[in-house]
Amino acid sequence: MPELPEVESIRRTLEPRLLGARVSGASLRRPDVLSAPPGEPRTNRGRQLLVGGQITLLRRHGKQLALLTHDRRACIVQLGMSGVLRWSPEAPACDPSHHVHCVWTLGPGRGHLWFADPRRFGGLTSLRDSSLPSHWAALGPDALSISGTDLRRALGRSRRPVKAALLDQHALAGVGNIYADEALFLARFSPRTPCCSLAADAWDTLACAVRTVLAQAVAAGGSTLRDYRDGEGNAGRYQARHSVYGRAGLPCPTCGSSLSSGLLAQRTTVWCPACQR
DNA sequence: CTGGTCTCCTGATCGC
DNA sequence: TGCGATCAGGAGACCA
Repeated sequence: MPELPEVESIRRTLEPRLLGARVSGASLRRPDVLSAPPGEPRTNRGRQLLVGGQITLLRRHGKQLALLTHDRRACIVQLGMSGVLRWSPEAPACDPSHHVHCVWTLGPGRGHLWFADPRRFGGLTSLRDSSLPSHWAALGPDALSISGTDLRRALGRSRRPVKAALLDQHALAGVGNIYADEALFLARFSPRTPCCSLAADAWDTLACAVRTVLAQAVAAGGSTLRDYRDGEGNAGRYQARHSVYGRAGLPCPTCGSSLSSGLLAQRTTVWCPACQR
């Protein structure tokens, strides 16, 4: 499940493949994965998929990745649960069971970029690059550089459990279920703690934990639990360093207590009942 | 407005 | 072996 570290790893591995390449064609095998903002006609999908443009920049905010072209078009890729964005020399086979929804042909001789997403929680969004800032302003600040002040400002008066709040992309962008649990473990906060009961310095601790966990995960190429691969098909290595996620019932790496598991904000949540208060 | 719950979707896994 | 039930989860819709 791609969260910020996985999307950043995809961005970094795709960058050398895509920068300077010209989009010579796009095959949208499943049209309903592409959406355009209100007001934009659903015609001219080629234009919306950057055909004819030269890719000049790959930008990430939270879990979203934007491909930008020289003529100021943008296409945002959202991977959702099961999304894959991958480069390969040849176009992928046209087998419906692979759930490849869009294939871009890159020239000259720059191979192919493709988007697959079995569960279709992800999708593509076409934008003018001038509307990218406002599009991303609707999300919170990027979690890789989140400050305690930003977190406290967004969430400090909320009564929600802090775990639920960390998953809110309007407060901070990029944290999903895995890294929320890992950050709360590092900060030693119980996931059920109401936001409004955290003191100012606790928000600094939490923001620092979020940045630390995400930066370490980026450095390890993200977490591969089942399907995740970066833009060149490599698995991540951070799953071996998870302290709590997926480790319910196993010993806490700090104190050895059995890790607890429960449902919080509709998400499986794992924590150490001894270390996290 | 806030916060909780439902819904989308498919594949893996489990119990019988 | 096979089949149905269950679970996983990002994010927006929806409702109290």
